Amino acid sequence: MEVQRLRILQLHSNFIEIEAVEKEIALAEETDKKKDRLEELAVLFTSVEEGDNTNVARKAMENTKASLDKLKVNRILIYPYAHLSNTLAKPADALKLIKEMEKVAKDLGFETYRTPFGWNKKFSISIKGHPLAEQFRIVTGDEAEEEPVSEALKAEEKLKSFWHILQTDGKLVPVEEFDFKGHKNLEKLAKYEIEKVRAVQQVPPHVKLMRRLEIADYEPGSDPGNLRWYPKGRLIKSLLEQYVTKQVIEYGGMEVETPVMYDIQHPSIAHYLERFPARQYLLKSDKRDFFLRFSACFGQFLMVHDAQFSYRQLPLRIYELTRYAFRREKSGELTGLRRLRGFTMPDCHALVADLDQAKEEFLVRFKLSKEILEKGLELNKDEDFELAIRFTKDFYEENKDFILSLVKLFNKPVLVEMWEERFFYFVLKWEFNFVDNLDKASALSTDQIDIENAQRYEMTYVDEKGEKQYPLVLHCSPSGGIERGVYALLEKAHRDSKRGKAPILPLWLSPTQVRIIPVAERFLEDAEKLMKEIEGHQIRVDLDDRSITLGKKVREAEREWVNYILVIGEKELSSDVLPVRDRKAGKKIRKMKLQELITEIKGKAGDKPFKPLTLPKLLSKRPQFAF
RNA sequence: GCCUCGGUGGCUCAGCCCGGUAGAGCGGCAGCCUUGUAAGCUGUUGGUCGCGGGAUCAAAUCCCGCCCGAGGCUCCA
Repeated sequence: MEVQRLRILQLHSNFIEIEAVEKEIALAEETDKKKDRLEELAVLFTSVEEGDNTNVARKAMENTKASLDKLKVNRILIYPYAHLSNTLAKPADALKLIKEMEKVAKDLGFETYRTPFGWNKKFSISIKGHPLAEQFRIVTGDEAEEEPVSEALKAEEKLKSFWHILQTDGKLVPVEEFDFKGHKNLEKLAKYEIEKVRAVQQVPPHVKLMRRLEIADYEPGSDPGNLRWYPKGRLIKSLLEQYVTKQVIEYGGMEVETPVMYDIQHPSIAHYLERFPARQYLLKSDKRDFFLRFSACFGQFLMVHDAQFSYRQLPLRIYELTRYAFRREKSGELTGLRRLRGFTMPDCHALVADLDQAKEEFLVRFKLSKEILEKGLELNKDEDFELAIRFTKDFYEENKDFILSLVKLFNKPVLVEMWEERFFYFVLKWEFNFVDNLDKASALSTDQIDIENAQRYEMTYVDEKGEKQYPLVLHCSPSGGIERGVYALLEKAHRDSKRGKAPILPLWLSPTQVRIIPVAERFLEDAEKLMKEIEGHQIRVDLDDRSITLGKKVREAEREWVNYILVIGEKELSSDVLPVRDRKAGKKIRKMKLQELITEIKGKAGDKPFKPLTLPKLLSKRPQFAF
């Protein structure tokens, strides 16, 4: 015999807003609270069926307790909801059981709320994106069995990953069988991705450095993960931003700017939000709810949606330096410049006609990204970063040669994650991962082939026959987050110092490239003349005019990682040879003519962007921001 | 969210276990020194000891509660 069952739809929610509109039945409860808003809770939409008894109600709450303990949720809202059943209990019985559930919930220690029974209500709800956020439970009288029919659980199945190393000869080796000799960082990346290795408890080196070098710092007056940038840090960050933008424009990116906030109700966006589990910053303006963007996708897609273009204009490349993108990561996940809630991300999309064009474009962007890391950040692929490629099994079977061509471009074995089925909106994705001093891996550059969003945003082009077609969309951040770039530079510098090398920033990013130190006050005037001359060549130079000892000035210049130090005194004024203390050359003092030094610096800086020093050039006029 | 650690002058930290009127170094400021490649000397300024409560004659120190931060875990398109 068919047993009647109590039905609960359990939704782990950011918030719910309820408004009781009008009474629907005579039995409706009185309520003094017509409107309510609750946050961070599980909402239990509950239908009581014919034949349910208090025993069922009790078991339902016990099951709920077991489920919610796993999610660490202790606040619940019991919401009588008739629409889950077509064999509803009589209102009087239902109300009785609802009240019983409420009582049991309180006994179990839940912070329990309930909406009034018998009302026509309206509500807005924001559901968390994680896999267990939505669950449907049916509780029977005798066994109280649980049948989780969660969509998300099915999704977890799809997500089953297989980890391999793909070698340059095309051989796909399971990770556990691969010999990592000579590939230590790749091993660390694999371990980090698969096992999530434990690190020693210590402050990451770059966090100390970012403060000591007056680059960036935590801002107690803001939300965690939103940093302040001191003049030197702003200079470095700004140069990186300019450089990446310049490279992307050369590649053909059309630079645009789009809003930082979007209406949560916008139909295309709402779907996209479901697919992106990161938590958002929400904000209210009048009666509408907005979220702060977590990438530049929306803005660019909405713009492209309204644009008119044909196959002749493909690939269509659109770019924004997203300042900022916001992701409300959990507080415990934030780390210095590695993981932030507000960050700067170059985001470049390319719309392409078909898979062949996608592949072609993908290779171009792969090379662009690699060049930005190698030439811009001066990272070395052989010791600083590793490639990971992720794809579905089907895509791999059909595109082996293409995937291998990426590996060959990288010319090193790469980490591969393969999925049985597609769950995300992309079929292929790669990232360059930096491995830091604590053996943590972080993605820098990335690109992916998206096969869903053209439809979702109704982005179409006109083909040769004059018919509308959906393009494929490539999503690329050619450098990764700019903050993460700075993180990588600092971690790399720290690694150098552990190996006995002087830590240093790439010359073109160094706030002070040349420091002039006069031996005594009477040489100040000549030192300033020298400074003006060097400055005229677009070189960042400053002057330590403080009345402290020479030794101390040299020490402080070295602690600031100044690239070249010039000490000026009697000897220098009577000859045209300068004693150049070169940090990169092991702090050796090199005898050079001024013109030789200028030529060397200009040569090393190459065609990178230049900005003048944004601090007083006299050290005596400079405030201290940190340490 | 969970676990761990922490919150004492601008910064880094000691003092707390074992209660008795707040310490050091760095920095800042004033002065001396005028310097030849990683810390010159002297003096001086600066602190509701995160917040609230409790027990005590007496709390930075003991007890309870809370807030904030960091790291780790979890999570991660």
